Amino acid sequence: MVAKERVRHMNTRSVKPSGPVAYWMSRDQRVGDNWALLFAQELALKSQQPLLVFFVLTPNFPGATWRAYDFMIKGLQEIESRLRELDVPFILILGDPSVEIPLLVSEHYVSALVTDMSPLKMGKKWRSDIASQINVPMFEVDAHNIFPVWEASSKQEFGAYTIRPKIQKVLKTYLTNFPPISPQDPAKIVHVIPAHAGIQNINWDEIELSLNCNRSVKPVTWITPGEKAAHQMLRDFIHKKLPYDYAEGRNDPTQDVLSNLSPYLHFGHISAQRIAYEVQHSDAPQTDKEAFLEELIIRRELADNYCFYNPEYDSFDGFPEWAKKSLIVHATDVREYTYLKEEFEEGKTHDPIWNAAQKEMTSTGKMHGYMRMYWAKKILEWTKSPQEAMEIAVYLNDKYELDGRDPNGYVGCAWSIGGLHDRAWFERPIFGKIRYMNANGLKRKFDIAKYVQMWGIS
DNA sequence: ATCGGCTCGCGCAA
DNA sequence: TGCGCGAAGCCGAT
Repeated sequence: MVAKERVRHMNTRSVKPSGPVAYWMSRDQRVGDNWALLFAQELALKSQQPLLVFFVLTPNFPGATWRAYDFMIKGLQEIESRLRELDVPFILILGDPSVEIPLLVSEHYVSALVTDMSPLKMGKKWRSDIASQINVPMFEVDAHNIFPVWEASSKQEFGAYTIRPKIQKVLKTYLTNFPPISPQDPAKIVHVIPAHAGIQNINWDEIELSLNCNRSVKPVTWITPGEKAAHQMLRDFIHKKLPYDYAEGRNDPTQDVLSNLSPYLHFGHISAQRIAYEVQHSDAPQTDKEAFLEELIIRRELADNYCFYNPEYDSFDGFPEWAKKSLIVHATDVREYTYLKEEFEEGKTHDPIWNAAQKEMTSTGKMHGYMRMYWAKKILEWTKSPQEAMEIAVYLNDKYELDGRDPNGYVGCAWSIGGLHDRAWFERPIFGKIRYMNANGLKRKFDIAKYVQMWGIS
């Protein structure tokens, strides 16, 4: 049973007596460990109706790149074949979800629509537009968080220390294993393809060609998209990285100790709850498990909380008051270096460490977590205004990172540039009371010359 | 290597 | 109303 706190009824429509239940898959692109799909199946079994899954691919999503589409489409191909094994039709079409989903709902005589939760502006707008257009009930299920975002808190939290106790208190009840997607008793399987559906195989080549995206940001090969690969990555992490001083080594950008799971989390190829469950039950040292789970659970849920409650999550306006005030005071401070967006993008600053971080991001689609802080703070230092700094950081992060366009990315930039979820520090030029970072810290702590060498900067 | 000072505001105890 | 404390900081003193 899917916990009822995980589900929100998004409109006031009453249930139709017959017709398939449809899951509009959006943020959580996976078949296993997906509370939204499980809830849709639960409804379908209860009303003895077939189950359908819809996906709407937006071929001209603003700013989307070939790199991101490639990762997503390969994941969707795996979803198509996994759903076929379960006799659940998967219907993928191109277009704008707020137009296409209402059409699919009437075309397939859908009796109830289920979707997953997105805290981002576009995702929220799609969902509310659809909920008001269709004449059947629509349910939103938080399939992304362990503790549903609206349950964890009813307001924007100030910091990790304010949300942590709320999550810790109930974590035990939520951090469970998942039931399997198909019923245990084969006699109960009622998911048959409805006669009117006329399901055809998806022409993936045609879809790839129809994408109207930036082809200059190319797909990467070091990471394989999809649910299966995500689970393999998780196993590798738990056995080969986590127990070997993860807590110590995770900040060192020259070491390969990070989980590399964030691209999968972003596209929903794996569930955070699955990761947390497996890590918790692994026999890695407690300190390493705690360090990882703090990032995976508290920090991730805090990022969703910020975006969910603050629509200015990707701009200066979302920063806390003390930070905005302090940054404005220092907006007229003299900048020793200033660069334009293009100069940052091409990695042409005076600082080889910054250029190396930029190169890591543009070539692999994933910058080391610790370097992301230094990278963003230097953008603040080297632009004309904090507004412009945030704009450039978000632009580059969204464009090149495989985990871009995600609450974690927006919060990371806002933490670095705007003091979000942080405290005030000793006042200094440009930064004001925002926590400062410089290259001396990197040199002191790590073999940063090696990092620069790794990314081919001389 | 380690420590204190820097600084703001939330949440809780009183 | 007072107090403790917080994602990764820096810097200078010991």
